[in-house]
Amino acid sequence: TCAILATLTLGVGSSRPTRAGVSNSFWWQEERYTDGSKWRFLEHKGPVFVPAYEPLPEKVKFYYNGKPMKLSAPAEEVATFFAKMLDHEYTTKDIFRKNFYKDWRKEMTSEEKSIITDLKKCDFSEMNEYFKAQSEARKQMSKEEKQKIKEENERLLSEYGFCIMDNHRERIGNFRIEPPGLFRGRGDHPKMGMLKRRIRPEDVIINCSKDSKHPKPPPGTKWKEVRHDNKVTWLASWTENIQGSIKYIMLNPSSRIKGEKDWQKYETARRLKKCVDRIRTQYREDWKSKEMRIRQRAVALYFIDKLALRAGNEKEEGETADTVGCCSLRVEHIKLFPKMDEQEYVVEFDFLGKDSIRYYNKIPVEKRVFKNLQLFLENKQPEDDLFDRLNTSILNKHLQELMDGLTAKVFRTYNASITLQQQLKELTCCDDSIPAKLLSYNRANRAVAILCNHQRAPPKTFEKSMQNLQTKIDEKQNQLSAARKQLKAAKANHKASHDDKSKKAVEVKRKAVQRIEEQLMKLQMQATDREENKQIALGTSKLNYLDPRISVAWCKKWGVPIEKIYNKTQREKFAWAIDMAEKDYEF
DNA sequence: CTACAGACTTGTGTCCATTTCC
DNA sequence: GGAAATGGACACAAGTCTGTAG
Repeated sequence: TCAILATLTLGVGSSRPTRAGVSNSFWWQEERYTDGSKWRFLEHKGPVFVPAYEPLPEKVKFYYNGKPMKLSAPAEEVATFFAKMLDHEYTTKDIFRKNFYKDWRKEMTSEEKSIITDLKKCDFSEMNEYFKAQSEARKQMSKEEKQKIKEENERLLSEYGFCIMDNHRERIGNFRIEPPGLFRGRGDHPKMGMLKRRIRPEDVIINCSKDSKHPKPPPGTKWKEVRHDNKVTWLASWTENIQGSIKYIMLNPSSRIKGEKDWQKYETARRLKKCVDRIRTQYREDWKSKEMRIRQRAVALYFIDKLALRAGNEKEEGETADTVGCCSLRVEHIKLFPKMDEQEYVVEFDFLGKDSIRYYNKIPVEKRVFKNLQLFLENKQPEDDLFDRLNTSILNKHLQELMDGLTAKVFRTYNASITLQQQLKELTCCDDSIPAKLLSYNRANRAVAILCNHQRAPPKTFEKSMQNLQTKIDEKQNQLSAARKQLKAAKANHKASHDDKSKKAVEVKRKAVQRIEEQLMKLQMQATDREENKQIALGTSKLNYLDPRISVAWCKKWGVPIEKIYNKTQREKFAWAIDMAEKDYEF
């Protein structure tokens, strides 16, 4: 930070009440804006654009109906997008093909349109092979060539990858404009295959402060607009053509603007901790309400609290994949079982959530919840809303009344963080080794990931890598017994001779045994951890739901180096927490 | 209330560099 | 030395939530 601040050439405008000019000030030691403004000074170079399309070499041909056909540059470019994806399952899907074909035709000349009338008769395979060869060639490049590319990337990063916001030089998150290509939605997306068009400077709005050096558009082009809105955090934006939504260029998570917000998020969750009992009592009471909308609200909130479900905004039908959250659950997504196995009042959830990830869970609920659900289901079709008198806006308005700043997602943050803290308390044994403590940490993290339904497909190489690890463990075990034998022999030898040399030998062997024991244990911990982690992804919860101060405090308390928990990027993002949290921090 | 724009967070998949393995 | 495994960085899609207009 010192170096960074020293090089600042801020104009006026650094009247943000900070320790401006103090070289080692961290943003979390500074005062915050109270008027809703996000910055006073903002200077950057604008985004990096995708290079213009380079037509294919003459020899690489596209064939229609078996005959080579030279395409116009615009049509060829879009064709290459498809050709690059030939190995992907996407290109076999009807919707993908239909959407692609429709958008491709828009790029064709009228002559091309008249010739190309059937996608099935299009042969992109030569193009596909060309791109494969290209990427192969890239892998085969010499060290020098690779180094050159690396340096060019670093140059681009240093020029465009940073901005100055108030008194800090900050890393920009995504300073590159998204390249054109074919849209790949997740799940069953109705728009998959559509052409994502090329973004030009004329599409881009720049946001910076008036008194900054404005970014220059590439030669011969203009920005759509240059504005100076310090109530928002983005540096540039454009409207994307698939959903018509706005894309932004914003700062890296290590930045003040993101860090402050993140910190604030956890403070809100901590305030929920103080009143969550009251809120729980209230919604249980509301299960008995005379009003349907209140009962629905109370049951939905119970699910959000107990199961960490997302809020579930309404979505425009046909625009996106059919996924739901709590408030948008439909009748077809739950099943009620008055009795199941040993349990009473079991609800089975089965639906596609965010990113079309399946949520499947069977949970026993209170009788009153169960009876309410039966009531909500009465006279409804499978595709009807379960909570027909509720949406996220109603729910959040209610939550706002219960606590300032409370929204549905705060429950996810709160429950995730409190679970981590409880699990850490429960699982950590003070005289465990560091690897054992790390296993406990990962187990606590895992409990959260399971709660939040952060699944992953088991890695393709999972079984094999488990086997490899087991082999290592077996080898280590053999080593250990060998070392133990040697120790025994050394002891016997020492007993016989009683000299210094043999005594030393015993010590050496003892150390060796100890070392191997440690290594073995470490491997065993690793194996357990990996096995338990087969279908669980820890990253998302670690990055977005767990108050980092809990982890930092845990590390300090047990003498675990922070690097064992957070990698470099994560340490940058959580620098505020690493600096602030002491070993007695309580979420 | 509904619809929509806008801003920001959360989430997965993929690419790529580094490490590990043989 | 090269191939395979691994983990981090990045891309960008898909959510949440707020505000505003009608």
